[in-house]
Amino acid sequence: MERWTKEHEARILEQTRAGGFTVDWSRYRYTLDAASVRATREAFVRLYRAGLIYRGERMVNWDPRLRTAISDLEVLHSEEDAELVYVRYPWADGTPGGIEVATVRPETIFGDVAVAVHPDDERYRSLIGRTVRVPMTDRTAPVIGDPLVDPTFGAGALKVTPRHDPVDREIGLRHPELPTPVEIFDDRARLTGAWVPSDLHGLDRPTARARTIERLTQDGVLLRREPHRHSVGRSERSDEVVEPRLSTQWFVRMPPLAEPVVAAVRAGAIRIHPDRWNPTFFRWMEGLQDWCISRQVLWGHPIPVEHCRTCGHVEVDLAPAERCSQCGSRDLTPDPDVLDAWFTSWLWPFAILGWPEATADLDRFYPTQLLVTGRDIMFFWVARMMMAGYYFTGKPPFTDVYFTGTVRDERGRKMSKHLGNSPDPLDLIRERGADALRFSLVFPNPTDEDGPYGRTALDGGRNFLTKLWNVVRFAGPYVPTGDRAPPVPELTDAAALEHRWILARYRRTAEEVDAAISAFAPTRAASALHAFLWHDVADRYVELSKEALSGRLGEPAQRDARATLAFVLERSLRLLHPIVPHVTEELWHALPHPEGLLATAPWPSADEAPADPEAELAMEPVLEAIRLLRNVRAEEGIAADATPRGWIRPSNSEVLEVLETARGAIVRLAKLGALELLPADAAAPAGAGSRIAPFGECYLELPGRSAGPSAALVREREMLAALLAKTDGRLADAGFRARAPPEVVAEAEAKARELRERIRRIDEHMSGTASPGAAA
RNA sequence: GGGCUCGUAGUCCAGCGGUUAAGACGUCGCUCUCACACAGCGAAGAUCGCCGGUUCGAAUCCGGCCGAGCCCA
Repeated sequence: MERWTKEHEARILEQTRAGGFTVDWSRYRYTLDAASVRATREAFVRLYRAGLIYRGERMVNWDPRLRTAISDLEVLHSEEDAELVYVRYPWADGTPGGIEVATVRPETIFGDVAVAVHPDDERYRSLIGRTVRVPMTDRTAPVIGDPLVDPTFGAGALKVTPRHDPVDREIGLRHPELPTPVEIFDDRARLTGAWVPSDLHGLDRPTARARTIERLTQDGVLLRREPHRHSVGRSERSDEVVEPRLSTQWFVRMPPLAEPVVAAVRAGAIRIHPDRWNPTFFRWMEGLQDWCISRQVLWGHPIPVEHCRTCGHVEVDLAPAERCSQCGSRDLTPDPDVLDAWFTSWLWPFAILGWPEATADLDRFYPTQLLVTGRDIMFFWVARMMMAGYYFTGKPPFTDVYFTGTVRDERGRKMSKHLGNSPDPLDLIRERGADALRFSLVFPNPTDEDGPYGRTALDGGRNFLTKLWNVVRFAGPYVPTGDRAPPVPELTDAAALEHRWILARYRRTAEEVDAAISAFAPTRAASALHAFLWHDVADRYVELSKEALSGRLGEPAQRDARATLAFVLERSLRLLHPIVPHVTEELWHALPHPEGLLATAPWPSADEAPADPEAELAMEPVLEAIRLLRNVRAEEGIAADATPRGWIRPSNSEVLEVLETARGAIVRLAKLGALELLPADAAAPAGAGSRIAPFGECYLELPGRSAGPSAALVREREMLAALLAKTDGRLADAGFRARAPPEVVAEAEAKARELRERIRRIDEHMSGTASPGAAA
């Protein structure tokens, strides 16, 4: 047992280290170390003295393979196919006939003490009080009335086996006149005891069921059998069908512990994220059953109780008693059971800080802030920690809980040992790196939902990090060196829009990351950084500024580009660092940076970069023009190495001005031979491929042929026409004009105008009658 | 049996009263262009599960139905 523990401990620690978790290793703790033993014992004694722990005979979930009681939470219910067996219980006085009983568990007939019917059931009311003979036995049993019986199930009559079914137990308790039931199963759920014929002793449940059916058939009391699907409870650990069994166990009284927790969550003292789990949480908390904390297993904290063999007194104290406090006897025997492991775990948030001592750690770090854990242990652990927190310390153990979903395989199945579809994180780390693994867990699928995980996600993470690596590698030779973090660039060349634009985009990204983290939405933060670094920085900004970086545009332009690139990359690495610590740390050292580690560098404040909506807006026509010209290239099948001439006719002078400054970039990125910017009243170039955008028109020379009617243009016109019809429809609606807010109406009117204009321009092109000055 | 949650392109998922419904993966073209083919460029692909209601206006709010998942008994 020791060895097994050590091996698994080592493996978990290795996974934690390899995964790059930032952990205070000096506070490493184990649930069975001396301090945990002390805290566990203290908790038990306090609850016992407060009357919140009791020992009692209750119906518990018994795992016959592990031979221990388990808690309700450890039982997994699922629908399984079974057989409903109809059996006649003959009248004890020998009158022909009898009463028909349906059961899925004929092997428990030996434990019957009664047959119960619903007191209002017309079919059976007159039979209440008569006596039947229990099949296969010499015993008799009365027919009783009890409202717990479901008259619609089976034949409407229920066999009552109080030691082996919770409902039957309840009925038994309500009918004290019934004989005391005898147990018919041993701790392995094999038939045993005085009520079972000796030749059946020792049979397990499936065998017993088969033999019972045979015997009932021989006896002529088996009426019929029909297939029946019902819910079966299995032990989470052994997968064995749980046997309800009446036994003496230790329990914690839950309702008094739950009350302050429900109040705290309702009042917002503890917040659950995402908050859609609140209903589930409350529903469970408000219907709590007492917690069975004793286990009949080898490994665990012993129950800190001794029983006096002389007088039966129970000793419960912080230290084992020498003698019985009641009768003075020295003949004390320890309780044979151990505690449910969760009984130690639920103390964890304060036990690790030294509780029950009033330590400095406890004072400083408790309550803690955030618990991140899997939703599957919401009840086992999280809710119980809250209860223990309030009960033992009067405070919440944490102020926020973030529930992650369960990772599934790529086919959407739960990962399980049985299916063999759960990869070892160490293998994934060896294969693709710890950061690829980390990134793929937050992107693209939300961390708080059950999502598929596999090759695709992992490779996606690896690809993104490769991209990041390459961008920094590209930037390396250009960025200035230095021993401080790049400052916010002071741009000298005001006309170079791309720098202003990327800084504005950076600011938006940083704001989104901050907002996402505050909202406990790590996936949103990762998405924002992914989109920014890959598409804005790598695909657009780097391409746009290559010319300036090279120095071909002169020294001031180069300086602006270098400073901006350095700033954007350095800050982005800081924002990305919590998600992918290893790669960002490494790359950070390739950029200008202060002494020390990225891990300890301060979190960048989003507002150091200027918000610049004008730059963002102005950049749109540039990027759009490049896209449209490339689109014509691709659609018209222009050779990759061809450099056709291009024209843009902007619809107003501001756009013209912006495009003028970006002319070089457009030429390069659209691979043009030359780009001419046409005045609004110029004629459209003849025979060129064209695209109509809100900001103006783009033309591309089609070498060696004339442009046919463009399919893309036709599609575009259809789309715009449909949109215009929709918008016009809205505007024609008197209700819309009367009731919608004026700004919405104005927006719709502006949209209709713009659409009409664009359609007109498309029509001109398609009829080949584009005329100068018509756009005014 | 009860409850909760979720149904949006082939897949995963964002949006949660007024945008040409965002993105990622996959698919289809073109390209090994001096950071990156683990890539670049371009494109196609969604009547937002179904029916009804509220509203000038619904993917978004309400009700019902169907389907899936989870939790509890």
